[in-house]
Amino acid sequence: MPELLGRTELAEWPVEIAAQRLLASQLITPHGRFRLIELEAYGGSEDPGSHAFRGPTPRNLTMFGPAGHAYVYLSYGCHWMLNIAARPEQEGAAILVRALEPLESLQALRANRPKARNDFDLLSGPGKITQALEISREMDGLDLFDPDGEWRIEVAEEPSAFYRSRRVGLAVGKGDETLWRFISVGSERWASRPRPSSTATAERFSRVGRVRM
DNA sequence: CTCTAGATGTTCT
DNA sequence: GAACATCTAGAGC
Repeated sequence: MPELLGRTELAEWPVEIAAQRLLASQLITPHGRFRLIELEAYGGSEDPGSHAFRGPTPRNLTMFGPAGHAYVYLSYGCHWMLNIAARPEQEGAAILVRALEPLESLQALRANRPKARNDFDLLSGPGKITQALEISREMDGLDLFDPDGEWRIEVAEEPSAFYRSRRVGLAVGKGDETLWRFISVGSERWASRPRPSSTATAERFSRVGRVRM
């Protein structure tokens, strides 16, 4: 019996396992369909890299809300980040969406990212995704597991094989050694840097088979 | 290709 | 004041 991840599993499984299982799922948007191919897990009382580490604030409140809702926050005062709240309410965890692989034409997205040099530069980073798809704080709290939602996630029926690495952008000693960044095998071209396909950084990545609970 | 500076809201010291 | 889940342009190799 295949274990399909749903809102209940998102709330009950460890956030890093839920992130692994979400890989290759589809994000449905008004701009088209995309595959979630790079995700990072954050949360739990022992993760100093997580916004939830020091408890709720006005910014991170949706991390402590129901699993499956969007947590959207402003990073470095410049870029919106799209996350999926995980774990039970009050516990504080989320999965950061770092890269998407398109399942249809990217033509319409180019106007939102005029500086992009090619298609691989449109969705290969958390800030790029929110620019391309016009995501901002207005989306914070939106239920991404509502089957009738204009924005929603359709979970992959089968788990994806994946690479794992350290999370990007964390300071030394603030969770930088935790291997909670996951990238779908076969979608390396669409991932953010550093990519597992780069020979210079290949040793930072370990390849892992499919994981299921 | 790699490296660096600068943009700047939220949170913490 | 300083740090921070980032991106871009520009410099240099």
